[in-house]
Amino acid sequence: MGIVERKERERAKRKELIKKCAKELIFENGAASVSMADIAKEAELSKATLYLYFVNKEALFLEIFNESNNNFIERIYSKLNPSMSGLEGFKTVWGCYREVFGNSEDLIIMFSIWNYIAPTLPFVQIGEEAEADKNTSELFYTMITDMIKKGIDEGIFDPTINPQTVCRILMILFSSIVSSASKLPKAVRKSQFILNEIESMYEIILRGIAKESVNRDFFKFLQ
Amino acid sequence: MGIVERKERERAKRKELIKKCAKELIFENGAASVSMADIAKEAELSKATLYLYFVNKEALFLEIFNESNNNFIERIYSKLNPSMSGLEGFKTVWGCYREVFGNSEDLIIMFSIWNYIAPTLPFVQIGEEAEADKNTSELFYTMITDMIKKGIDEGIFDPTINPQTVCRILMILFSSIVSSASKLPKAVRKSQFILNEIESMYEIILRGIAKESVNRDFFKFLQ
Amino acid sequence: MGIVERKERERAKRKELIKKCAKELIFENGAASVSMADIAKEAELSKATLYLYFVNKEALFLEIFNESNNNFIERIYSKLNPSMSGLEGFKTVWGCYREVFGNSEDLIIMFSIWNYIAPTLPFVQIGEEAEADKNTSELFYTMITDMIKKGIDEGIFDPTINPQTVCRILMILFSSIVSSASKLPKAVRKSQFILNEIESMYEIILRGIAKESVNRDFFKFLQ
Amino acid sequence: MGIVERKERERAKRKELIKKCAKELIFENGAASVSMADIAKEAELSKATLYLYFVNKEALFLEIFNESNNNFIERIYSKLNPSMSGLEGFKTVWGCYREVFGNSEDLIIMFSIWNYIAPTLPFVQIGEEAEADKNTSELFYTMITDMIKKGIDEGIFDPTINPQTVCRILMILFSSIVSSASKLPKAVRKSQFILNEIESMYEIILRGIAKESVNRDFFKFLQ
DNA sequence: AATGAATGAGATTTCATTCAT
DNA sequence: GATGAATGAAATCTCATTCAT
Repeated sequence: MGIVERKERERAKRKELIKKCAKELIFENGAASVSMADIAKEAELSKATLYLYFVNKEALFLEIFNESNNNFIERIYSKLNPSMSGLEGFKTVWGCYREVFGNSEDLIIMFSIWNYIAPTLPFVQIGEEAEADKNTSELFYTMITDMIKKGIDEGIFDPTINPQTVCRILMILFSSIVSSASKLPKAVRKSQFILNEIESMYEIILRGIAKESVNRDFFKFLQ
Repeated sequence: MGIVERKERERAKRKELIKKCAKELIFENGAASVSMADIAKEAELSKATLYLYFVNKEALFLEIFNESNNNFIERIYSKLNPSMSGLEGFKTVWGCYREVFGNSEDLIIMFSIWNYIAPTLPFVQIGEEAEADKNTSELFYTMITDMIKKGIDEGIFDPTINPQTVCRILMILFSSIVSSASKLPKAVRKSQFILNEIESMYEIILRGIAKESVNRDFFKFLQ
Repeated sequence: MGIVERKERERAKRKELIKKCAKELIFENGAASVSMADIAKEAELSKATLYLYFVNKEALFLEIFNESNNNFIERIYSKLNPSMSGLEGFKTVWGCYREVFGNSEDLIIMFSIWNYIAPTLPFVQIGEEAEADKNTSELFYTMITDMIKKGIDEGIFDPTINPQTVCRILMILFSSIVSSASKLPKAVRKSQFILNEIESMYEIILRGIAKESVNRDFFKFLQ
Repeated sequence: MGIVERKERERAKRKELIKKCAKELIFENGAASVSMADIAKEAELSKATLYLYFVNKEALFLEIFNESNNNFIERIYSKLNPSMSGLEGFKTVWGCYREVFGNSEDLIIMFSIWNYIAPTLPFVQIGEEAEADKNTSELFYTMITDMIKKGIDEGIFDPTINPQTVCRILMILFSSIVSSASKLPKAVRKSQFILNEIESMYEIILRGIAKESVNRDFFKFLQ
């Protein structure tokens, strides 16, 4: 039994190694210019070996993408609490975003892959078909929309706004930021400056959707 | 003299033809999947001929990009008027955006190219080096920043906001929208729905940066 | 002794399993598109294990081929009887062919393999070297030739024909039919229609080599 | 005008060169083991160049196949004459076959390619679907069938035979012979011996389908 | 004895770019 | 000035076979 488990562990390790190397290269050079040969070299394996772990290049990239995506969403979910107010919810989401963005390259890699495997697909669908297409981030979409609705009910957000629209705007914004950041020179990607800039954006949006009567300092909570 | 000029004119015409064909293909299929062979075929020229007009593929794409970019900015400039208030300025910019987005494919082509030739470069620089890097859209940047400052002076925008930051946020937003739109199925790219969504976003941002005392309906001017 | 024998028995069983699986796959998809990986999977063994039983792919395929070939010939031999007339011999051979063709996939698998491992070798040698090369089917060759000679002696077949030539013709014909049949959609491979067609062919050949005086209905014996 | 034509001629020449080299290699080693790299090397061109003349490997091989096939059929057609008797027709076909087989490698290459690109398709369809599938050699099929019918009308062939069946038998036979011959060592492929063997086969078939009353020496015309 | 893991060698195909005419 | 033709370099993927455990 020990042997089988060890083998499995080792296999899993190899798979992780490959993904790790792929991620490094994607982070370094962008998904579009990373070849299977590059990854093999980085992992000190033969090209053929990669195909023992992933049926093709797309599968490898997709697995990386999905993992990062799920990790991010799960992290948020684990911290969200049904009893939270809409505003607390936003605060929590922001905290996660800040944390993930500051501590790993996952978000950046995610968008690099996304732009590579689906260059003609927006990460967030805008337009008539948006409602239908929730496969990518259905959970996230629902989650944010619910938070906005809650905020409206609680009298913080302007009841005339359309929660779906605002949600899409937020998602586009976040993904754009990451996308932009993923294109920055590595050295400055995670700087405090960027986080501040993102925070400013977040604040502006919140104020923009706030109910008129709500004092704008109300949204200074972000740190 | 006539001959030399005619030759030059013809040369210019050819160049335009090549760019026109390239743009059509980019709009149709996305920059990433347009090859020099495709362009040559569309223009009914040989591949080699393309290289008589552009040193390489990147030069061709870059020229298209810069032209569209400059056209857009120039259009705005030609309609802006120093005597306008900050708000009128925003209104004008929005009008141009709406017009260009609704009537030509330039913005979409621009971003398709950008994502292709500089997937690791952000369209808008965020972060410490933003100030320095104004080569891409220096004019635009200055223009918008000035408008925001004016708005602050006029008592419409919150004086605590940082005009540069807000400007970058707006630019990211606009470019993201176009970028997202450029990835939508052709049929829905320019629909009223999308324009409405963009407008909502614009309104939210404006409200977000408005001075508290300003009535939010003040920004309903957009149509 | 029991242990050694059991081991040997088990080893033989494994070998059979491998061959059985290989045959199934060959029958299903054609020898050319069956990989060692496919066979290993089908047999629920590792690829490496296959190499414990067969030095390489060719050896495995060749063993299957030879076995089927020998089985077929032995079956005929067991039913042939020295006291039979040439015609009775032909009838018997035909019966075996019909039986094997109708009841097993062996003939089809045989030719699929043959075409794969020896695409540049004829199954039946024609030409000057035919006499020399009897390794593949020496027995069969001798058997048929003898039958033809007997037929000539018995006054059924035209004495001016060359038994060797006729034998080769018959062998080519039979192998061609099987070869053709092995390329048919599985569903129709063994239909009555095909058997009828083969029978017609057999009849025509027999009539073609018959002595002039022999009534052609003499060869209607085939059913 | 001269230039355009010269270019066209040269292009055609190159295409021929490529096909010639491919054919040599196929003849030498069998279609299955000829790679695009091999052909490029033989033709002293780069691999990429091959793709300027043929969209892919299959197209190259198919063109060779079809050309040979058409040449053969056209040659026969050009020599056949509606006023010929069925027997004269057979004689003519045989003459062509003998000539082509004796003077070029085309037939052999054809079958090598056929076995490679359509290993699971019989060259001649036997069985229920035979009638339907005439795409490969419809002309040839019709031609031979007509000749047989004529022979029956003229009182040479047995009226009880089924012309379609006999035609299929003949086609299988001929293709098998070539197929077998294509697998022989190059040196002996075209020897007189083989031609004699084929001739014997032809004779036997003709006698096999002859009307009983027809003297068998009637078919000695073949030489 | 069995196997999971690894790989070398090779297959087809694409594309930006060059060059002789 | 224009181009047909050519190509080097690279990409993805496959498969029979080997080897350490």
